Amino acid sequence: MRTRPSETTVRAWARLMKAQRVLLDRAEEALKKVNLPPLAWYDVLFELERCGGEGLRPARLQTELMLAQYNLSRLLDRIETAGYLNRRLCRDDARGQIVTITAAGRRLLRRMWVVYSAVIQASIGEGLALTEAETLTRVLGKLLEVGQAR
Amino acid sequence: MRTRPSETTVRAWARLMKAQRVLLDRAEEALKKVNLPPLAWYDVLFELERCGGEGLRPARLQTELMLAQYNLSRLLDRIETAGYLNRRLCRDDARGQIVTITAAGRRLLRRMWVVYSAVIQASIGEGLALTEAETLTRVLGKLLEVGQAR
DNA sequence: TTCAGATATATGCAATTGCATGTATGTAGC
DNA sequence: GCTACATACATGCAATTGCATATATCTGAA
Repeated sequence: MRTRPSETTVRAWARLMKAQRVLLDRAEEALKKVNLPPLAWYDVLFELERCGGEGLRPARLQTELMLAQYNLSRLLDRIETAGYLNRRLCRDDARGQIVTITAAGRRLLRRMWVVYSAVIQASIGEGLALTEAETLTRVLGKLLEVGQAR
Repeated sequence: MRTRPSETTVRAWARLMKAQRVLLDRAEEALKKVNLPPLAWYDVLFELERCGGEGLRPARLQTELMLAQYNLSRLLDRIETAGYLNRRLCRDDARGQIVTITAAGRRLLRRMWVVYSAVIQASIGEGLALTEAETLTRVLGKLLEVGQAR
């Protein structure tokens, strides 16, 4: 028999759900407004750029970005069709592939960051003191650790 | 020319996005595992129950739950079809309708809460001290206020 | 009254997501 | 080398979401 959550706990949950939703919607809306693709594209391209030119295996991206395998597969299709990434065969594992970002992908990444970062700054940078932002990061980090233990 | 967000700000953003996603996924998964409907159903039914038997107008639910109008319209269709709510005509505004929860809806709400609350407790109640949960709520609250000013 | 919006809700159709399953390798044990 | 199972990725089809637009009131101003 589990303990019921306290009012405080439930309020924290509700705020977390709401705050994230509001901020995320803001970012998506800002991108859409200037005809840029959704944040998911940014996330993928960011990971591809971050790990240098070597590229990444989809399976890796999948865990990194917490996407369902089939969703990632199709997301990559779309981004590839748009010309922002390439898929090539994986030499040492014929089942797999290596995904790399294209030059156009890098440019898109930068264009998106202009808009995205402005929302981040307006939503968090201008609303919280540095110490508050740090506290937020720390406390949310604890939430992520809880799951680890399971 | 806007100020770029600091590293700290960006980390807070990233954590917020990730933590919410992890916890939400956990809740959705727990519900699915026991064949209960998604959280969106819970949210709707909760609002309907909360405001007593009078019921609510969809437009009200829409702002309350931050759903797109067309999404809510169809969500209500599905929940209604499943027998958990009723839509009746609105006496004083013929364009509108009044949505009320059914007895089965109340039962569903309770069954879902058993599962949902367990996730909330496991994810937040057991991971954070009360003061930390309060801090989290307060800081996230500030984020929500920032938007108000715009 | 009448007419020009504004508001409340629904819906056709396209894009995305979820589910189940398929195909092609890899790998470990015999 | 085979077999059995795991892993990496794709895909057909159904459910959900998004977009644009439709329908039916309401409301305020001339």
